[in-house]
Amino acid sequence: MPDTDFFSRVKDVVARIPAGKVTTYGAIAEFCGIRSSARTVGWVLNSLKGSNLPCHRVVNRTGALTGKFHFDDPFLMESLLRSEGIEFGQDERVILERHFWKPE
DNA sequence: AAGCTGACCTCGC
DNA sequence: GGCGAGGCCAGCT
Repeated sequence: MPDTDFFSRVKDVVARIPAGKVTTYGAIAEFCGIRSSARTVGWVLNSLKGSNLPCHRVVNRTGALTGKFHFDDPFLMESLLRSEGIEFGQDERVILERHFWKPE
């Protein structure tokens, strides 16, 4: 069964995220042409659960790991990000100014 | 078919 | 930066 165009684009973007960098749902949504519906990106990631894509490198606009509870273990996401050299603030938020990556 | 839900974003206070 | 309200697309009941 073929993937939808939207599904394919999001998948491609997530696969492109380099280690030590993070992107936001909004950036992905904008790159896919659906800036108004970043929620759909979250839905795609839910489908991506089980794939080999680094969905842990996707955070929300404030840098909070909103999707960590959707992983097998809530600590896994933060652990992986820290392992890749990503720094966190005091409120468990990623420092987007240093690690933000936008698809080209 | 209609309505609710969701790993969100933007706007205003 | 935080809180509340509105809006978006797709999937599920």
